[in-house]
Amino acid sequence: MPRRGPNNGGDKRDRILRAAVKIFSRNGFFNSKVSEIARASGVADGTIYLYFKNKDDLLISLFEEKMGEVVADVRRRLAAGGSAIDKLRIFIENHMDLLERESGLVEVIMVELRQSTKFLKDYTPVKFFEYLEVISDILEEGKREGAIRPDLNVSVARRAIFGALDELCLTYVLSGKRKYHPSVTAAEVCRLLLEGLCVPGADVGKG
Amino acid sequence: MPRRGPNNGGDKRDRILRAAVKIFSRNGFFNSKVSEIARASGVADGTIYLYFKNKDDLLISLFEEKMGEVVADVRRRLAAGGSAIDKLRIFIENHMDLLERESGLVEVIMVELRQSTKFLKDYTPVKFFEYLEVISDILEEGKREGAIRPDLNVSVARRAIFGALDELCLTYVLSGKRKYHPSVTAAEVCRLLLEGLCVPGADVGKG
Amino acid sequence: MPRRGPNNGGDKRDRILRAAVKIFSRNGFFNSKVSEIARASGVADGTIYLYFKNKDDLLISLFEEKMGEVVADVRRRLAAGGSAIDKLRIFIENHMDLLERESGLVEVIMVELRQSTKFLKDYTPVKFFEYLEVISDILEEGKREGAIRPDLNVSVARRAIFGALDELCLTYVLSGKRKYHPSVTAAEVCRLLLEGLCVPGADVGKG
Amino acid sequence: MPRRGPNNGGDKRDRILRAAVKIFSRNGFFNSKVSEIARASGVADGTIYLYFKNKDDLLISLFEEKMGEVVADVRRRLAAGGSAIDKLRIFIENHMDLLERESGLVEVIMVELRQSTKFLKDYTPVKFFEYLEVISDILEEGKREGAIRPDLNVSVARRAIFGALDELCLTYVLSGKRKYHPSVTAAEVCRLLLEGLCVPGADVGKG
DNA sequence: TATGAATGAGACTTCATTCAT
DNA sequence: GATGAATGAAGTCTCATTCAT
Repeated sequence: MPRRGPNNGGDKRDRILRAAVKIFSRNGFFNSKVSEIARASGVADGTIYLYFKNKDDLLISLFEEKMGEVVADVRRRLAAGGSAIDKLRIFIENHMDLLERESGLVEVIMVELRQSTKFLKDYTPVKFFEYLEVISDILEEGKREGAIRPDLNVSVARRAIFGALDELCLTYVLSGKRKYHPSVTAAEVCRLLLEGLCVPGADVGKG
Repeated sequence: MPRRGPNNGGDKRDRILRAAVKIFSRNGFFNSKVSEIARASGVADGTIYLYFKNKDDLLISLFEEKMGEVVADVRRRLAAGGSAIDKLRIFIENHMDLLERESGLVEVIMVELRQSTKFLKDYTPVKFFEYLEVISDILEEGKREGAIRPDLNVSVARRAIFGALDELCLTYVLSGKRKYHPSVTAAEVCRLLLEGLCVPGADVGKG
Repeated sequence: MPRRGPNNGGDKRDRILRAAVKIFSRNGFFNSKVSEIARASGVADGTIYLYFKNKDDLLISLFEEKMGEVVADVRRRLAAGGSAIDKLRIFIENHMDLLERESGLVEVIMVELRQSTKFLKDYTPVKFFEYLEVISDILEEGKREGAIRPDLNVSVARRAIFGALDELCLTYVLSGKRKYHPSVTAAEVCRLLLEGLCVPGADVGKG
Repeated sequence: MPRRGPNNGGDKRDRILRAAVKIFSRNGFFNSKVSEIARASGVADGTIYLYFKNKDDLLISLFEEKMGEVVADVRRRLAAGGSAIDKLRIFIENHMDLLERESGLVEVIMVELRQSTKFLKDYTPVKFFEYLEVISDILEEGKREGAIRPDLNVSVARRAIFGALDELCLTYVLSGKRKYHPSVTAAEVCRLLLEGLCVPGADVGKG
């Protein structure tokens, strides 16, 4: 039976990752000190370097491993079946809901992933691409089912969908979690994405 | 009377701001050194502190002043008139086009504004809110014209629209400006936002 | 009864010492990590501290024990007999030859012994003094035989002889073992030491 | 008129170099802390990095610049003229004498130059080679004058001479400057090098 | 004996900011 | 106003050593 004590809540590497999520989300990557993460993990500074090459590697590992869990989780939820439209709803609700369940993680990914993707040499956000892939898969399925416009550019659409969700999460976080509750927002954004801004049958010009 | 010489075509303060855009967009805020910006502006390190309180203030001033120009510019373009739908198209095209005209500036805003909004004490991104306001104004106008759904939540929609555009710009930049050319993307995202993902008349569930 | 297995042909302590010679000669004492030596010895880091007090002690033990073998070895060779001049030749040839046979060891002694003798508290290089003693013994014997100048200051001469040999070894090592092959050098330096720089009978002044 | 105060004894860069000589000679390169040198120079830690790329560069600059002065100085002394034998005497006396005049510098060069030559990438001890060149020049001149054996291998001899002097200096330093005073040693080693160990006319074997 | 994960003190170095000129 | 040399606080990372197993 695993012991339960302050320093035995789990594997040391994982304790460090979880502390990093907390500290990075609170202060941002550049304003976070490795020693802070060490303190929050209950390990010595040097211990962090037994598990991670350096501070950058800690952030990247965090992205890939935690994002990997997110991807696996949403895929599991989607596997239950239903129409593509249902799945898109589930995906969106799951994304917005993540902010309640894994608040710190989402904040780190939202705020730091851009920096890292742009400025860290040799880092490809593999698991993030997989997350986008989940959206593509749904959209393609929707096309096959005849629910989604066959001429939709999936590459552009999946980015637009992710961007919309991401910005809404960010708004929620930056408002101090006071405005636009995720569940409300999810319904609203679903309708926007599925039906668009216009009243049905409106003339949108150019065609 | 302002002198006119080789290095005086612009005000020294503005030279610093323009250099900061260049350096911040290339390296990111935290990896940029004040002395680098000084060198790129052709002024001494200390001179920067005559015009800006500190490095943070330089970034914030950059946001507010440059973003102010962007807002004024897009408002001017929209003033020409047309339907709300036309205006939304113009807004979107203008946003995507910015990436060609003001590449560095857009990159800084995309990548650094989040950090700053989240972590800089006492900074409210006033001009950024005005930019969102431009979207709201268009949407409200569309409602009045009867082109946009009257039950649309404008607060959510404007964020979603901005998020979608922002993510598409980011994709373009991170791809090394090779994928999804802004003008192509603009048309695609316009249609997505106006008409939605679904085929017209499709049953999107929930009533 | 000592076990005989692949990794037990030598005593563990000796494996560590031999690995230390290799690592120290390659990287220098300060740039060598204890864990590197552990890996090269095939033991755990902590095991080194069962046999040596600390990193310094490892270096000192290495000096004394390995140097002890060198001294015993050269004494054995000299015991065969011959004139003092013959013995000096043997000594010099043996010294230069060591560089081929025990390259790493000689490099460590040349490069690290000075540091250690100067900066390590409480370290007297006993075996190194014995090596110098071997030279003294030869020189004294030469005096008794009448081959070496009776007024020679043996203390100075033995240091000068060692210094000359040492510098020539160093040159060989630092040249990447391309210049001044030890055997060639040995002959040359023998003649220099025995006969001096001058042509026989030359007036060297002051006398 | 230059002010004379604790912090105005000269150019800042030179103050740092002189402090480095003192600290390196006392503790050795690896045991010396940059902050110690800063304190001894009367500058802030960071100031050192305005003048030197890093700690290694400080040591290398020290070698080359100070050694350059030593070479220039001995060349000036030798320019007065005299026979090659006289010049060799002057060179040797000057070398041994350096230990009194520039004790710290000589100690650093003796103890640290080897390490650096062996382990620092991309460092060629240019000025040290020039010092050896001074010896070669004297020996070649001696050959032309007919005072020095024409078959002497100058490359080997100059190293042997340097090595002998170096070791004698080292002995003096390590003895706590109690044994073998430089001036005594100089005379003794001169005679050894010029006339050799043997009694004149002795049979040294091999021909 | 042997292990090797963990420790934590301490080094080097950077860089935003100041201030005498 | 303008300069840029100087500052020094602070952060990342290393590595000799320990000790529970």
